[in-house]
Amino acid sequence: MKEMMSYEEFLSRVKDGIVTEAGNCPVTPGLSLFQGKWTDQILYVLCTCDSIRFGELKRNLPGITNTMLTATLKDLELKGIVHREQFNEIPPHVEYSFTEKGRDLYPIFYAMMNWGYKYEKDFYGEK
Amino acid sequence: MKEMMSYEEFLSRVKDGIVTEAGNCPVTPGLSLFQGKWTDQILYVLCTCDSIRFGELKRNLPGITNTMLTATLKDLELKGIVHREQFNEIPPHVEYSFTEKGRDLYPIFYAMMNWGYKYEKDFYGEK
DNA sequence: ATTTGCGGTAAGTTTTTTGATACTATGTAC
DNA sequence: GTACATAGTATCAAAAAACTTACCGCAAAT
Repeated sequence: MKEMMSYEEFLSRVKDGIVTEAGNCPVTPGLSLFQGKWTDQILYVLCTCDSIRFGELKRNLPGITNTMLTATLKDLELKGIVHREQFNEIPPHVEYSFTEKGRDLYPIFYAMMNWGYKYEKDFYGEK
Repeated sequence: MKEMMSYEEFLSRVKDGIVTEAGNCPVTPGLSLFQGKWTDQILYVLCTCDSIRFGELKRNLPGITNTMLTATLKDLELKGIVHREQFNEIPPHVEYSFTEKGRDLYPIFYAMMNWGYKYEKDFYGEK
């Protein structure tokens, strides 16, 4: 298990442009996850439960269509963020949950939450 | 200055669905920032310097057009993330930098970096 | 006299993303 | 025999995002 770079080290090193040993940008993979109209909302709903069925997920995302939910989940599954488990009963159903890789996104959501608390008024407006 | 929720508290409370006192989702504002093809890349470049000129920003974003760079910067300025300062010399130039609200995004990038270090192989592939 | 660098804007086109609608299979309950 | 619930798929249309191209004014350098 490798030592994590401290936040202080991050702050001082980001000015020089941080790259991994392999020469990659370590921020890009995380950023690329949050593209798409529904992806982030789906990820956040998955945060709030251990596992969830297709239909329940849909009810939690007002306005989403089958097409988009299916496509986005398939994409997240491909990326290894989401685990899909199919139960071949009658009627059949499917459960979606985070993989370890998905659960490792929690610190990102936590950081976003703190930012959101500080600036929610800018976003939602004053009461 | 309000106490920040600890990460442990976040983990336990997220299962119930976290809302602010005003009844808002505190994660949505942060998430909404990372939409758009170029936004996140621009934000990350801004992390790496105190301030940067339009042209230099453009050279740091291979493939971006004037149209998109202008539009995205204007959007970020409107959201209060980016500060624009115009120098009316000849030739005139403009400098862009983070506002405090923008600098407060650093913890999000830090969290993304840690995730990226762990999973970069999945994203970039093995050497 | 033309080009260069600066930071853009305007209009129109292409590409990508998203949405609407109808449809699939299965067994159970009515 | 018809409707229901499940988790989707296929096809096409619409909307949104991104891109292309041409252009602006100004002064200095070539």
